[in-house]
Amino acid sequence: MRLSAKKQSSPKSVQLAKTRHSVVILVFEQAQMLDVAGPADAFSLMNDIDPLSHYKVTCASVAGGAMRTSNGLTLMTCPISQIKPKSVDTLIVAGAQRSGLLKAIQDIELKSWATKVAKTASRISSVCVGSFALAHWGLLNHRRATSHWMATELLRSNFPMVDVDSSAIFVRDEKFWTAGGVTSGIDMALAMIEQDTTKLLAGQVAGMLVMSSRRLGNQAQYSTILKAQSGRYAALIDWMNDHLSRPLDIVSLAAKANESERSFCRRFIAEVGQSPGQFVEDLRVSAAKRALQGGASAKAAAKLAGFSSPEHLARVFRKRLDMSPVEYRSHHA
DNA sequence: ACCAAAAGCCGCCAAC
DNA sequence: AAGTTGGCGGCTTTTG
Repeated sequence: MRLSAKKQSSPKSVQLAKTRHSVVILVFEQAQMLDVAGPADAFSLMNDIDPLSHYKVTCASVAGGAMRTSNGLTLMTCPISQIKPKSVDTLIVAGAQRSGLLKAIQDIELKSWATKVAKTASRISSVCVGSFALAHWGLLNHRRATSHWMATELLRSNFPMVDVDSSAIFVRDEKFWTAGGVTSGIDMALAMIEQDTTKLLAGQVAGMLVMSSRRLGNQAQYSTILKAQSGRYAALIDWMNDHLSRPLDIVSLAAKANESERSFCRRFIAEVGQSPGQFVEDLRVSAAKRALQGGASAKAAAKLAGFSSPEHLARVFRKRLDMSPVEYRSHHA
């Protein structure tokens, strides 16, 4: 129940022996606001929920001052010159648009600061294309890492020394964490909170953030799902994901979408690139994997993921993964 | 391992 | 004229 922060708390902490954990979010010109705001909210909510937690979240940039983000809002930042590298426990490098990112990673002063931080901090992480900064500074060499799903190929080709995992929401390799696109930064922050405290508390934060389902790092980051989430069936897919245990057949889905079955099928394939049936099965397999990883029984996993029976689940697992649910669990628990 | 019933999916085509 | 829609039949896969 206690933070694993390495630093001593402030000099005044005579009566209250709270452990402080300093989270520094590094932002560049044209930073992606959600990369910053998501983790920041997660950590600060944690402080509200657990009186023993004491995360101190700071936004930093090379020059400090107001920083314009990609959505037009501005962010107040602290110059890195005022942040002692040794005082940082967790560093998070936020993603930014190409121009801002390219400019920032050339900065000598920033590189030397970040390198120092990497030596002493307990966690070095990035969200979205922030991983390019870490990679550029050589911090991800011989490490597993990920990035926004649209950028993983680029990361792989630009940095052959980095072991890029394009199928992950976020990746953890010892103290180096990299999250995929934008909102996966929240999933990563929750995993960090879980590491510092407990699963239960991290789950409570997820609840406060009203996340429909918390995604584990090793869950596949289906680009079809991500693509689909901006399209015509975004709301429907969200609904499907939250109601996996209902019968999600074509008849009911078409009705939900107010379309004829024939047109629904056709449009869905055009939009998502997969037939409705296959898509639903994908969702269910993912949910079952997650449940099994969490230690659920095959029966419980089947029920949770919307398979009509444990036999059904087993059959689909055999077809897709060529293993039984229990085998999967013992392999991935 | 098998089978029958059900569901999924697609080509075709007449009707917008 | 070209494009979209959705009902129908039937082949294939899934399910119990």
